[in-house]
Amino acid sequence: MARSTREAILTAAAELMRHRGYAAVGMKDIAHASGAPIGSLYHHFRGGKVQIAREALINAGAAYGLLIPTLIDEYDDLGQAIEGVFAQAAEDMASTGFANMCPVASVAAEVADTVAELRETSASVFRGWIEGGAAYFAARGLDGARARDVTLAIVGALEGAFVLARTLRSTEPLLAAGRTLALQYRGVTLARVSAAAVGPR
Amino acid sequence: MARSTREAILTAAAELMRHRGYAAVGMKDIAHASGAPIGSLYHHFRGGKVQIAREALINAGAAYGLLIPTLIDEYDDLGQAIEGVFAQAAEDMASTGFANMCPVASVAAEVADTVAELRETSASVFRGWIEGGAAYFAARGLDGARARDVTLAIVGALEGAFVLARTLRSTEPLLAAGRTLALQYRGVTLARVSAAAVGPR
DNA sequence: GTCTATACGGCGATAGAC
DNA sequence: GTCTATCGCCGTATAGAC
Repeated sequence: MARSTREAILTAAAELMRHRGYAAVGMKDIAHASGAPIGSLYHHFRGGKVQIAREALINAGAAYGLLIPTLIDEYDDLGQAIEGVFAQAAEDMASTGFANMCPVASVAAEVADTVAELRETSASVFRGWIEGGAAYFAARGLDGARARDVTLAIVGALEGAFVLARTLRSTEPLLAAGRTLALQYRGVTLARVSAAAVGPR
Repeated sequence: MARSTREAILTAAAELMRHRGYAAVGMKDIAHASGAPIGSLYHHFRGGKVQIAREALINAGAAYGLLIPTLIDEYDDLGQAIEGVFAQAAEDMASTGFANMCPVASVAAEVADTVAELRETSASVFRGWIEGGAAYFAARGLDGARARDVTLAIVGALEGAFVLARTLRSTEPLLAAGRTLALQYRGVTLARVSAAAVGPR
């Protein structure tokens, strides 16, 4: 439950765009889903649809950026951690009828060549994840280059597997991706650190 | 150059949708890009926009399905083959100003929850790739389960890396994904077979 | 700040002359 | 089979009463 009208609008927009992307979500859809009338959308977001999408991407990006380190915190072995993350993603997807997906990627793919401002916003969200993940893994003992590569591999494989899983309505691509990536890092130990302190910029 | 008007329409549609997805491409855009007037689109495709997208996905899917085995045919080592595929993808992307991308995924992500018929079409294209790839690797000596996992990992990682690379306008995600997946399969030898005979269903 | 009514443009699709 | 004019609808955005 969002407290303010503004927050309700952003939450509704993020949820709708996660399912349908950017172009297929209308201002009327957002108004209806948030409970606010159309006029309120433009009152709170003078920049219209682009501004709403922009802020929704930033919010969702921050939430997702924290999710992966949080999940991985539980593990001491990198291979097991990776398999755990993908298994969790598979479970979430299946339990939402394969309607769930990264809210940023579904918009990013669509606007990369059409809405410059949103492409830049998605890029900065992705950059935050990559830099945050690299810093997290470095803090847990991996060397710099490897920390960055592992992060890129996880994020990329997750995004790709989401598209396949959603389209095929099957968890197989997620589980196969997790299994495959995990194989490689099994036996790589993650150091225990007190405070991870990693978030998207 | 396409020979018939029909082919020109499908080629133009595939090219446009690869860049902008499904919703953001209009019938007028397709008409203009193909050189055919609007009426011709509906003459050749009674099912309208959905039918054009459907056939464009099938065509593009068949072409892409042949591409990866063709590239991998050159190699004897699975690790080197994977790194080669991702390096090639990175080169293509950079040389097209990061505008290039898998024409199927950009539509698939957008329509998975909105246009049932196109979701089913994308699913069958993906299924063709996965089954074709699994059969190809099996023919080159990998055991069944591994052949399927390798295929899923390659396709998933490619699709995800495409989204990141396009948004960030950088080849790094593609190169990192290729490097990471390759590490794992370095030293795995692919058998030489006379005719690969693998294509999407 | 909230909400309704409406403007204006572009969409997919069609009709029908050629 | 090709092409143009146009329909009806729904998109974003706005004006202005409350």
